Amino acid sequence: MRIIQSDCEVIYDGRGHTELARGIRLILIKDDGTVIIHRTTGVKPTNYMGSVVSFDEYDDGERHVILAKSKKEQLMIINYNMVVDVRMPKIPDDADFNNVGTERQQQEWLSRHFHEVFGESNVYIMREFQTGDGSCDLLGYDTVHKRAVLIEVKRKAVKKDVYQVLRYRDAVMKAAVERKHGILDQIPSGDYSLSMFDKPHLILAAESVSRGVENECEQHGVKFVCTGTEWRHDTVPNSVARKDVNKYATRTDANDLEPVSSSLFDDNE
Amino acid sequence: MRIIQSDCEVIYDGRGHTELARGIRLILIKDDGTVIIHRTTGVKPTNYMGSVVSFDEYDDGERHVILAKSKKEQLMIINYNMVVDVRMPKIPDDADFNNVGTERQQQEWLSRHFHEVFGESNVYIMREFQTGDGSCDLLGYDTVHKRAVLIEVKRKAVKKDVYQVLRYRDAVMKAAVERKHGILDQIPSGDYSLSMFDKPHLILAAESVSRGVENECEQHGVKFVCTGTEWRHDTVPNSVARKDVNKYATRTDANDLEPVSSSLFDDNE
DNA sequence: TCATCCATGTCGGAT
DNA sequence: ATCCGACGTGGATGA
Repeated sequence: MRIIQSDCEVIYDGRGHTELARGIRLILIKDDGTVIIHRTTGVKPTNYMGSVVSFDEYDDGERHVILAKSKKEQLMIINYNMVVDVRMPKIPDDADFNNVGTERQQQEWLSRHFHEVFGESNVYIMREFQTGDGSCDLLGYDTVHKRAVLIEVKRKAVKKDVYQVLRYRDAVMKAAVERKHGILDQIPSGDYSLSMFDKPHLILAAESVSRGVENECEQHGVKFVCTGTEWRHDTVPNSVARKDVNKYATRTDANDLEPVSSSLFDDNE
Repeated sequence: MRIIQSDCEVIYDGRGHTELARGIRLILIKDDGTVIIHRTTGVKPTNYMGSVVSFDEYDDGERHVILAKSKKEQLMIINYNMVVDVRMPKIPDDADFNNVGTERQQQEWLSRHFHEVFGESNVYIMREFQTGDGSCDLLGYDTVHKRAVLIEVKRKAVKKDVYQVLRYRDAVMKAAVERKHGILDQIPSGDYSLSMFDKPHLILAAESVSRGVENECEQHGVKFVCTGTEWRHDTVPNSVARKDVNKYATRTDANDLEPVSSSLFDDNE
């Protein structure tokens, strides 16, 4: 990791084009080549670039230019005064990162508490049902009316989400009309018929809701169901460890790192 | 700006809950209180927090704990070994950030090249037309059929975007049915009647398009129009300067900053 | 590679 | 304060 504090201009060109006028910023260059440029306020960097393929660095009399290129983009940092330019040792970090409270977990919890939340007459079929135009979070079956139940899960539902369900409805109804039986193949025990998609029930299930969503639901024949917050306390683990870390560094213990006074000035790799 | 390299655990709790196991990370604490924690690879931080209200910091024999709180969230950083902990002077940065190639600029360009792109019979009325359920990028008028033209602009259109137009159509048709004349108030020279929204024309205008979008458009009576890339070279400026910067620092010139050897160890504010 | 969808999304603008 | 939509969205996942 290289850390630079510099009076600089930044020009990005690629998917878009940005120019950041001269000022003092903090620049990080990570071990994998990632470049991140931060101003003094705010969570998001003004500029950044991942998947860097090559670095060019040269002095121009007045300016020290750093040019990072990826496949289709480039980031030019024109430094007028690099106040700080230090490198820290490359350190691996394969620690677990556990994230609780994702929509995925909410979805999984609902699959396990299906009757309780959606009623006795509805049975759970599967998660991530491919409609032909995106995947619907939960697919159920209304045993009374013999219809599919399409359920979109959100933590906080907004009006736009109603249309996401309508999109899934259009897709499965299209499959039903066009007799595309392939859509049934993904259902585990396949004793269902295509006709269940003729007029599917639609549900938007969320923990909380923006104003006007219930109204929007009503107007479009979508049922709104509140999931509550119980799912947050009964989640499947979600740990993710980085696997690619040892590409960039060998194992190091923090105690082996140089103390501040010398490590910060190790300007060599 | 404070920069910490530390062997630490991180626990976030708020909208979600995350736990990052022990490892060596880089921690930034910006002048506005923003906290950002980066691992050795990747563009995005593992943890972050903006709008910080208070910091708590205490030693626990073994560990040095930093606790940042915002209104509804908190971020606990448990440090086992702070290898680096330096503060850089607070520096203002009110420089312009200019972003070229935004949808906003594409929208503005289309408003200036309306006939050329959408045809002679269509006239431009306004941008950001409030439909009652979200704002439609462009509102035009078909002088032949005497209908409103609702246009959604995208750089790259995907199938979901078709439904965004349908949503605006539903909203304005609802206004027409319910005789809500208020929707006309936002039109500059208001010699239009509510009936123009009875059966509006729908257009999705984009520079490029994902596979299947034209098909989706056809099925829902939406016309797809390709905008080309010309707009990228004829844009209105989009500069944004930070206004709140001087809250956090007074003006400083890079040349006034301490050279590396001393500034990094200025551990006082 | 492309398409889709989530995100502790963040951010800016408008109501 | 909330709602709304864009973003150089990034990142993961499945086809």
